[in-house]
Amino acid sequence: MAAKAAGALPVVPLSHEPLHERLHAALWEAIVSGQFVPGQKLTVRGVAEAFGTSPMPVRASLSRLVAEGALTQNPNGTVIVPKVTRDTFSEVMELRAVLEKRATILAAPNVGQTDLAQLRESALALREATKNDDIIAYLQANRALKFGIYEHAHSPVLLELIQNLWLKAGPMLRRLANDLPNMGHPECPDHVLQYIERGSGEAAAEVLAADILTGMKDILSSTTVWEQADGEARG
Amino acid sequence: MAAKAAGALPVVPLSHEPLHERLHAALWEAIVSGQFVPGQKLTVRGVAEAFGTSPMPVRASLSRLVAEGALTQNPNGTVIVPKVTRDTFSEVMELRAVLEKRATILAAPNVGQTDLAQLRESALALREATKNDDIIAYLQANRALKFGIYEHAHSPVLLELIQNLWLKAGPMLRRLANDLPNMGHPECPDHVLQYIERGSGEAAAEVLAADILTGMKDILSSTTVWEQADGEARG
DNA sequence: GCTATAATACTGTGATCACAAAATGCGCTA
DNA sequence: TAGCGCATTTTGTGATCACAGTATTATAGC
Repeated sequence: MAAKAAGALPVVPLSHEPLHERLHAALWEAIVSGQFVPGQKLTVRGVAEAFGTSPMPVRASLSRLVAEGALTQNPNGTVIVPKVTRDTFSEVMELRAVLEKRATILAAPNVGQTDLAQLRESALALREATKNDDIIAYLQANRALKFGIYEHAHSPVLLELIQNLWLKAGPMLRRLANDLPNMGHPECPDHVLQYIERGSGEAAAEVLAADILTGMKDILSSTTVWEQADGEARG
Repeated sequence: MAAKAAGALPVVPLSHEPLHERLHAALWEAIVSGQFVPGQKLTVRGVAEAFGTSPMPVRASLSRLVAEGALTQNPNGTVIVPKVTRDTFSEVMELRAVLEKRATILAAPNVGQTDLAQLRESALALREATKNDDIIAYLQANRALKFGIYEHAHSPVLLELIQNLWLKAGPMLRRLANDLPNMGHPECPDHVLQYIERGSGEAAAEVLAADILTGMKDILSSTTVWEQADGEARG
């Protein structure tokens, strides 16, 4: 499929993006998929060495991630992976419900049959992942499905805000998911897609938002891994 | 009031914040209050020279402001003050209505009598500014009043999202305000505060959100200064 | 053995340097 | 005079250096 000819090197289009951009993408992925432990501190030189670059692009990436809320910076400037408290988690999830509800309402009229077919694939992958308790696949499919819907809202600002919230929720979803025997309600995505297909975006949005909130409550009530405070005891 | 003794130098507490932090604050203010013309490009070296610093902290500030959405970065990396299109403006204002409504509902129960008195001062200043057609004072009082309310929501994430939206809307509010003979509805803030005092946060939120939306419509229908596209013809 | 102190390493911050790509301006030609 | 091509300058990007504040650790004293 790949490697048309002329060398056939496995280098992809040799992304001409600046280094700090690629670093940002890499760190973003790592954070959203929860590959960092909350409280872990990321030093400029440390990350630079890990990536084999100079400290400079790392500095740019980290400060950008801090600005995006993906990382936290304590008073002395050290950048750490945020420990999310119960309060913050609730806040983020409730805001997610509000904004993603809106995004779904806006998107529903613009979802065509082709899009629906594609979305159903994600929904299927989601159910598979749930059945297999595959957290990684679950989170990935979940993101593909949700943003696959939201992008049809044609609201870049809204999309950006939602991504921002996901970024804030990301570091712990992974951790928490480990504790959950049955994560989420697998049939929910199908209902959402059905409602969208029938043209009742309101109902779809309602289901989706409710799912987010019940997921939140499940997590809040089930687990014991919460940190006491955001900026304390970073051991 | 100030200058306890021991020198009495007019240096304020000699803010020990890092340079890039102060630069960020300065640029933030300048952007929100619309002191930059949309499309204007901000070069690292240029700003550095203007502030009398090295390019380094400027680089940090600019990239952070880009991450926050206050500035735009076109493909080649140049940072420019975003030209806001009608679509983006509508989107931002509608999202403002949604989020600030929520913030008001959350805040209302927590607003005490002392807070109310303080808020009434801002409302008064707002009315004064409107009467005098003083755009600068208007925007300042408006911000003081609104965020004076929202901070009682005790929702840092929500507050951050709202600030983000203000940042996106800022660059043009100022410009547009120049064209408007009568900006906004001066009695609105008073109604909001009255409702809050009576304990009906829902009603207050409703009034506030409606004010945002009517303001948006006023601006959309009145003015002619809109740019055609975001990333084009940056002359 | 414990604590206080001093030395060391670490880390964030800012400055300067170097390089490549893009934009700009100028001159030449048709 | 309009269009094209080249040279200069600007500008973003990355690297390295320097410095100050902080945390850590080792050591000496009680």
